[in-house]
Amino acid sequence: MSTLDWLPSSILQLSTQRDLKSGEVLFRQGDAVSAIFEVEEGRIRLLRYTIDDHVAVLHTAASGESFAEAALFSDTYHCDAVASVVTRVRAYPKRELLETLLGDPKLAKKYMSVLAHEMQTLRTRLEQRNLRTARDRVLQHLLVSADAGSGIIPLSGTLMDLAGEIGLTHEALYRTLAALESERIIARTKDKIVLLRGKSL
Amino acid sequence: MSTLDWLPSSILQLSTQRDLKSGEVLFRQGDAVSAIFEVEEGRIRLLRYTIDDHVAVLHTAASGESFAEAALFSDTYHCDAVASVVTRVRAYPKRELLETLLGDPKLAKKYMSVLAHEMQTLRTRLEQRNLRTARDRVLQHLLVSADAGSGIIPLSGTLMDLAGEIGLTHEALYRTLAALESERIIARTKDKIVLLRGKSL
DNA sequence: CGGCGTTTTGAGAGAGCTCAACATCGGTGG
DNA sequence: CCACCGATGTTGAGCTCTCTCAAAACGCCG
Repeated sequence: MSTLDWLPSSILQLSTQRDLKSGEVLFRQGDAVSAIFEVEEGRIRLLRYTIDDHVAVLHTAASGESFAEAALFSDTYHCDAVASVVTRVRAYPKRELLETLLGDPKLAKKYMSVLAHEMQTLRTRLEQRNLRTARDRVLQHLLVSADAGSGIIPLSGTLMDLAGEIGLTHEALYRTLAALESERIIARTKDKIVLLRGKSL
Repeated sequence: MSTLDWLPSSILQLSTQRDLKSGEVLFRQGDAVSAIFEVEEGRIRLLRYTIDDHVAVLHTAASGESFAEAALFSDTYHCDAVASVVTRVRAYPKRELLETLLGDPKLAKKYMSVLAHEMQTLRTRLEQRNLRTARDRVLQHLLVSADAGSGIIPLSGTLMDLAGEIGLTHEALYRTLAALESERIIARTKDKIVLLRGKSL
């Protein structure tokens, strides 16, 4: 369900929940790091105040995503974390988590693996953004996400969410999917997309 | 100089160089993982063959970047690695590297820290791509990259490289920088850009 | 049944991409 | 020392594509 649920129960039991209203601040740049977090429900934005008090959004963490991992290795947070909607987060205490991770090589390896895979995913998504046209981006996403055997891409959220993930407006995504369907390159059902084979894209 | 140069000399000494011609393959999907790599000079593309033998570029690693970190935790490579120009890579043997990292909690912590920071950077770059206009993207990059005190952004590579990093054509970047300069929002020299303060962007 | 979010299609406009020409700079070899 | 050459830097003009704004059908849930 989440990126940290493989942690030993000793740590899971030390984690706590916190509810935030829309606009409420979870931590501020410069605060001492007490915990790292995971979004259970809602959305957290990481903001940095730059020269002349301009605000830059560094990251938006959605449900199921952990964030502020780098804070595990820092004394203070380097950005603000603000809920942009009603949000529930789970907090994992820094000191205990770090001790647990470093005290057990198996866990250390697991965490490195999780981080490395997340990096891989991010790099792939970034590379995807280099594709200019909606068609290329959608196809790239479908090709990479498709089950190798069946060509099925299950739809976890809504198409609007998917549009955001791949950096398109929902209108552009709908239009592109409609075009691909009419060209018999994909088939669609309510909860999945199927890549049809034997097509020269 | 690189992302892995903090490793103990015992590992650095076990690393080897390999030169590749343009188009030469470093490893293939399914190969047993023997090492992870760092680009010393050139460019490596990570490719995956998807349904119907379509090629998807998962990542492009440039000089100074390490790649295939996730392979440390896998038995086989999950994509192909191909040099897209004449390239020199440094290979770090998997087994020894993993043993060293897991055998010393300090090193484990360091590596986790490196991975977490890389994630942070990637997330920020991804968020940056959500900005539509060239102006917003350039300003976001400058604001985040600027030294907090002086507002100076040193230019490490060429402007063409920078254009690629932030997802613009070099023409669009040149035009945007010229506009920002004529508006007295930035000042430029050969090797740096300075953000001028007191401007409402 | 009513309301809200998702899905869908339409039309227009803006912004970056593409192609093109040219300037600039550093290195190379005659 | 200078001509040449490739890569970087710069500017111009047209075109294509997505974004934006709008409207409407659809489906789910209370």
